[in-house]
Amino acid sequence: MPNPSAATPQPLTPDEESLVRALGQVMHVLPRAIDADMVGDRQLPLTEYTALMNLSETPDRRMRMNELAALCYLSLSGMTRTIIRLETQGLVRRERCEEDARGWNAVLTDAGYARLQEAWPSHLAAVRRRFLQHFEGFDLAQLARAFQRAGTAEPTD
Amino acid sequence: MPNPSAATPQPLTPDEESLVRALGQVMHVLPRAIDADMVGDRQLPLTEYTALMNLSETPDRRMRMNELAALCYLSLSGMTRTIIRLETQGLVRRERCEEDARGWNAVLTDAGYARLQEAWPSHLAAVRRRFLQHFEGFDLAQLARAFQRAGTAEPTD
DNA sequence: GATATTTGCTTGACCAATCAAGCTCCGGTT
DNA sequence: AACCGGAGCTTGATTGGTCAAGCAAATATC
Repeated sequence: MPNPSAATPQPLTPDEESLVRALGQVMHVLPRAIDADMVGDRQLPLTEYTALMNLSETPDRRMRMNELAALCYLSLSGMTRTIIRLETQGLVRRERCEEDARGWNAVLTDAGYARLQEAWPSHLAAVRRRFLQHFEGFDLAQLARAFQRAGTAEPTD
Repeated sequence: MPNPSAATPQPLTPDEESLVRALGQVMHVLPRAIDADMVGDRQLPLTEYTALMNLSETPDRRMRMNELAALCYLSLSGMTRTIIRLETQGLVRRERCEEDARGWNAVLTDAGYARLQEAWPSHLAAVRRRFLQHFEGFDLAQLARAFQRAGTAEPTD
């Protein structure tokens, strides 16, 4: 007698189903909503904010393009274009890398630092209001570990 | 004496911080990974899969464009373009709406249904392996409710 | 019942991302 | 020291989405 579950795998339970649907919606809605908040509030799109933020967290406010791209979850070319946008606004400057003349450092300017200072409360508020608020009473550390596991994708076969 | 928290709001706790970062990574990685699985496995991108799936869940395998767009988290024009792609593959057909001649129904063809049947185990496996697996032992229903709250975005001010 | 407004969808212009190709420079080989 | 393979970044072409404008059908108003 053939095993029907070979052709037709177990479907999701109702709880799994609703979790997956809800996550789908969050993945769609959250980044757009937070970006819209930032743009409406401070004229600073989320992608550009993220770049400035990552730069500000280094000791000398500078970083190589490939490292910054990884931290911003952007391709190298996407990063180049983002930095160009920031550069034309005077928020970032590019300097050739001392120890490797192929490389570039993106450097946060004073104007960029000021812009970031001005924008981060807005970002913080958006993250709290749109996301964290809904997880009061949860074990956040445990949740964070689960998401870290899910975020560490094994390559596709 | 001025209140310093007015100028400088409370930063996130370390647990909040890691949860937010991990969620950011998941939101970036998961859709791409699942899409890559589907394309590698069955040549069916996630957006197109989602459209077929939503159509298949209606009693008569057809739906108005605006309703389908909402279920796929797509703008109306994005939906139009997706349906056009599906139509050229013969997986969907468009019919003028009987009771309102402005409207169109996207209709799942037999070929489209077959394609969906062929693809869904792949999607299911990807969702389990890349996401659900990491939440064993969690209260999924409670988690789903929290995500539903977060996914229901209030408009930006 | 003609006209104005609104609704449902498509189309055009645009945008931010990607991938692939190109350019420059590094570093090991000979 | 000239070469060549590879690394670091940019540029060009494409893609999959958005928003705004357009068009046709429906509905409300007079």
